[in-house]
Amino acid sequence: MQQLEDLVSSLREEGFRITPQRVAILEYLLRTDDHPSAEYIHQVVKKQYPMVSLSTVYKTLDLLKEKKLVGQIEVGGETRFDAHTDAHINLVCMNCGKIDDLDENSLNEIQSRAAKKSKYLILNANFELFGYCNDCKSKFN
Amino acid sequence: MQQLEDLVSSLREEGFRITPQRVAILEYLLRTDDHPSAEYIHQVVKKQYPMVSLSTVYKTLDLLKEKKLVGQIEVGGETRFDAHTDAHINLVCMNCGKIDDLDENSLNEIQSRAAKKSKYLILNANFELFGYCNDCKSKFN
DNA sequence: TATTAGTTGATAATGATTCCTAATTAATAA
DNA sequence: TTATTAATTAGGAATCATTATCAACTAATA
Repeated sequence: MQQLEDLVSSLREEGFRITPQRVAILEYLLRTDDHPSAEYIHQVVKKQYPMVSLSTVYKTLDLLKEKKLVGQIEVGGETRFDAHTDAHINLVCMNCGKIDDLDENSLNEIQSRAAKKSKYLILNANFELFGYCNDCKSKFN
Repeated sequence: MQQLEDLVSSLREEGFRITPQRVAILEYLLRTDDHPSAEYIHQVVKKQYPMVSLSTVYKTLDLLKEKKLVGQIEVGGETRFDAHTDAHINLVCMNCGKIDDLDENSLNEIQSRAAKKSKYLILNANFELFGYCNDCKSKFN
């Protein structure tokens, strides 16, 4: 897990301005295990900095995506974000919408095998399993 | 790969009506290797049956998803469909938007391992690798 | 051939995301 | 510390994929 201070100074060195809005958004993403949507990030950050707008959240997320500081997956018509950038499986609960991460070493191996077989230049990966989480699955038996 | 006739009669047996619109959409999905969007399916099917509406395409896709006759992945804010329902990797070209399938036996194994570790009840899976396809990657060297 | 419930087509509504622009402000140097 | 300025922000409008609505139509059945 990256440290806030390191990320902030590397962004500053690249010429980006360090605004309270950006710090608040990054800070929240680093401390949570959730996979929040832009809308949800906005709700959370507004509690601390009520002036933050939703469009700033979107623009900050674009920046962080470009810098590979957050990953994204598209689920149910919305994009969900995650500061856990190692190769992992996203477990998506189709009932409550929760997303859990699960580390899985073999993904890197599959990825390089797929790159070789397909001749694609691979830049990014998403592995999603959809189902019901441990809390919800009892409701569907 | 399933046969059109089999799918049609299984739908009829379940009480669904067999309309020319549904047959045209299913027929196209079965014969293509593309991963078309709803909009694109509409364009294609309209050539043969000009009366088919986009909302019928969406409704038919909902039906086929529910019956597990097509899979879907969300990419770049739109949903793309695929009648190849075995476990496989989707290779998404970030330049031209093409999606290729790549069979990979080990996905089933990963999936059951993940189910055990996470205690999720797994119903569906998507494995996506993003990058540049063989045709496009030369443009980014 | 008549009945009827499932399906369709057209359009309106929704919701996530992007676009636009004047006002604000972080970074820099005097 | 203050002035300068280009990057950033807030807020609202615009966009685009998808869903909802409902009157008209039709596949299945008897």
